[in-house]
Amino acid sequence: MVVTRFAPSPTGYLHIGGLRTALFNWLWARKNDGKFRLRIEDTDKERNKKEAVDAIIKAFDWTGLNYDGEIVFQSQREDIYKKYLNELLEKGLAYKCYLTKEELEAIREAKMKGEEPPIDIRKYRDFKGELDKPYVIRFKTPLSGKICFEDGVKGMQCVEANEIEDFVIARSDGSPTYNFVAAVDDHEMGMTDIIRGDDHLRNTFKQLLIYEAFGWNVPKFYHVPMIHNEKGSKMSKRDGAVDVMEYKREGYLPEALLNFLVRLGWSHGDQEIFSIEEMINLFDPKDINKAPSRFNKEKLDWLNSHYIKNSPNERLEKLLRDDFGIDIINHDKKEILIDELKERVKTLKEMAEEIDKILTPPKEYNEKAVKKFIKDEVISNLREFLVFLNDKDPKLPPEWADAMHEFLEMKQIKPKFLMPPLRIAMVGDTKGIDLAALLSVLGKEEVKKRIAGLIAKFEVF
RNA sequence: GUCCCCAUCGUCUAGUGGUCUAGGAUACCGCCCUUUCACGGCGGCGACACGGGUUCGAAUCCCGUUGGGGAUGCCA
Repeated sequence: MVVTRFAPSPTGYLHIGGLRTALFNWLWARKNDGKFRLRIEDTDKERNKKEAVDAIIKAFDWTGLNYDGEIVFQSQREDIYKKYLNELLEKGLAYKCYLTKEELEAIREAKMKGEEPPIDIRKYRDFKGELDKPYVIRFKTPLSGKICFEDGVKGMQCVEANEIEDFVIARSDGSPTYNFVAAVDDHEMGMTDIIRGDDHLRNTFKQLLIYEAFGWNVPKFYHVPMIHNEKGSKMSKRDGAVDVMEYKREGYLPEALLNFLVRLGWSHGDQEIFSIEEMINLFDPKDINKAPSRFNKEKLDWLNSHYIKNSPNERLEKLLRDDFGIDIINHDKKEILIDELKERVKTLKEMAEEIDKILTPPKEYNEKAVKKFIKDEVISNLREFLVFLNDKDPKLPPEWADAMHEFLEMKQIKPKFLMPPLRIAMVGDTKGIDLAALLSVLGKEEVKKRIAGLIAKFEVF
């Protein structure tokens, strides 16, 4: 059985790159009828934030990625780690290191400069006694030989063992560290496939040594290239929306985001649109690309508009109400309004703003539009149209269209002397949804009111 | 500094030695549709980083250069 996982550290929101990693693991597990587990890597007490776990769960809920079993918190598994830690100590595969932070800093600085470190980092590797000083536990990496593994994305990966330093597996407060607990938990939780960012590629060698020390089976690793920002480097908070929930607030549909993310580093021929089912059927981590990709908003926008167009109105109405405070559920022309708008907007937020513009009488009129279309004879046309409307009762858009054309015919005037002005009267501008639909949505009384409003403002006595 | 990874249109990508005068998508531009703005339809612009090999033949294989990215923590 395939078992995958997503293992974030609770230091903040769910990152957009993290969501793609989670998606890949989720897809692979679902495709194979396997398990997708969620594990919170909270061994660093100083950095953990209480709200972060909630934020991550909320993001999972929103995107629809469901995990199997209980969430595993590493902070609750210290006993297990202690046991394995002692085992390594007893077997002589790990040792207590009494190097101070200052000494380590000096070593690190020298290494960066390319100089010979003043102290050997392995100083206490073969030290037999006990010192009455704080210590960390380091793993004894082999002094010679190669460490290799076959990466599912990048192929055979090898490193000289002596290039991997004796890494810390327990801090001076006794708590275990990432490379150690990740290996322990991946083994204990029965991971078969680990898909993660390629910033972990180096860590894999360390984790491999832990597997080897305990004689455990090694899972299959897939290191996927990072998602870069639009400039080509690692995404950070400065790049705008990196929090997954930010996309919800901006009016993106979760399936659009997922569709966008699955195509970053993975593809299936020329196909661009993937339903969740298709993703599950077609995804295979061995097809993941080696090159990093960049986040580009235009493509996301295009996908989002595609999914908005194809969403049932009912769903859109609910999202508009729940997420954007625009409640049109009881509006008698809501179908017309949504049908018109879903064809033209990129986000739900945009849709909400457009609805608001339509339903609220214009507070001001676009200057350029007024200059171009509102002339004295136009005002008198509108006045006559108001009278003309008294004997009419148009309701649906075609009826409004008929009414306008009849008026045009009767007066023998061109559309531009009635239609653009009407639109300006309704929303203050010349852009927007189909005019007949707009009039229909507003209804005869409101239309008359807004025409009168425009006349009052611009008529010359 | 050291180690590692990567390299096709601006961006996401197809492509696994001949079917490539390199395909799709997005963005951009133009035309059509249209009272407007969008949507949609049609068309256009636009790439194999460079230099050496290997081969009858290279976007595809090898080497180097350049460029970009990552790692180098008592973070994960």
